[in-house]
Amino acid sequence: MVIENREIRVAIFEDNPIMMDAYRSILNGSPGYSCTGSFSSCNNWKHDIQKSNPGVVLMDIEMSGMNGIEATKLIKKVFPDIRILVQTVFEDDSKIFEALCAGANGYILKNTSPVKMLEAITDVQNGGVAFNPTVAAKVARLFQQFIAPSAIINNYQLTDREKEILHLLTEGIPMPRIAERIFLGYETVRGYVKSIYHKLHVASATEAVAKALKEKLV
Amino acid sequence: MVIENREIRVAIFEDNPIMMDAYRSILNGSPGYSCTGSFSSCNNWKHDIQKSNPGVVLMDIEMSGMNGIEATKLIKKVFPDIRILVQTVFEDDSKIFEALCAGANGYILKNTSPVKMLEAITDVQNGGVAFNPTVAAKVARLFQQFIAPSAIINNYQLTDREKEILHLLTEGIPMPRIAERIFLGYETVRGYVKSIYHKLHVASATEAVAKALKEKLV
DNA sequence: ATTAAATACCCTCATTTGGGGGATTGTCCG
DNA sequence: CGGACAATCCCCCAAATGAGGGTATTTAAT
Repeated sequence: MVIENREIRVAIFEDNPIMMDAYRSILNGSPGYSCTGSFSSCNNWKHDIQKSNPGVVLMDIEMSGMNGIEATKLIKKVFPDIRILVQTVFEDDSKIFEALCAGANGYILKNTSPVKMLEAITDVQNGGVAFNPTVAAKVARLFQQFIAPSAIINNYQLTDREKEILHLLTEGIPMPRIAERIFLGYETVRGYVKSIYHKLHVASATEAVAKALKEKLV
Repeated sequence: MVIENREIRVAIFEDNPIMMDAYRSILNGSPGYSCTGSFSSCNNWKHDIQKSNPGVVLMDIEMSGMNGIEATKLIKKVFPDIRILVQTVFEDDSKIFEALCAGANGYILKNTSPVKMLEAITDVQNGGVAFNPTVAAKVARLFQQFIAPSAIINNYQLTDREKEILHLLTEGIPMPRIAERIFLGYETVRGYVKSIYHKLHVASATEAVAKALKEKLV
């Protein structure tokens, strides 16, 4: 299964010479894979990529000079078809987040076994995205956190009416219209809105809507 | 590696009796795994779960009666520690999206090999999240699409100034303050804001901010 | 029984918006 | 050269908003 009809060409960007050697050995020692270039910094990434012509780039995040995430962005911009597998010792949320946003096609940890690493390389070469289960869990959590229907709501102790009206505000409906919509007096709505402002510590509808949407309270 | 010191107890919810049998055989035929219950609908999920006491639930999405995503939500609410591996023939974005939001710990396709399926079950049992590479790619795409810094911006042909001012609006800054901030006349800012409204087809700052934030134009 | 909180409503006044005009520079493109 | 368009400013006026007061029920909790 590992043997492909076409070799997977891998370029390595890796700070640490020992790791770099290890990766190169693994790749060149495995049928179907070949390391076509290994570089200790991203300073010449454009030239390096052109020269080694890889299908997959194995990119270390922690590098002196340009870091791997910056490099990922740049490479993706110039060579959008090259698949980039980001690799790191860290597994903190922000790094995963940034890597994904930079266009990485996978995110694996440095303690990944050679077998799993080759598997990941194959996956990304074939258009998939490789996460190890831990990283996938974080991505899922981030995903849920950012996209999933509000769980954070009511940290500001908004009442049901207030939540309802805040929601209508985020629809861009002006207060007089809101009053009509929910069959309340205009002054009543204004009263609730004022109360919302106090609870959210904001001073305008724009601010309230921005806060609500940014913090997914809606 | 597959053999754990503790057996992984798996409950199956699966519409199709043939598939259900197949899964049950795979599980009971593999050391370290056991199928402690298999159910053809989620109508009695609470009772079924309590009886079979699984660590991992293998949940089919397409089921008559309650669908797998609804069931996932309910199970996660009542038994938050049970890990749920959602399984489906489809791999469309919205399903993946919904499953994730429902709290699924993994999303695999029905054509997944038994080996990979057992691997996924082990991963989710151990707190990871299992995506196959294709699904992971979709998740990453969704992620980038929803979270990543604006790519969509300027579909409305906003000029740089307009984008800048729209951004300040989303910070909740009122126009007079914006004018001061960027050293422009108040009327100038108002002019830009009016122009933004026309381009976004909105009629108020609230609406503009809501649109901008919802569509990630900021 | 008292308190607290949510709901609903009202008034005034200054400020901010939104909608409708304008005008003037530039620059870039054909 | 003329048109298009961004960028900058201006005026008027009506509507909406924000800030500061209120008051009156009802419901839930203590």
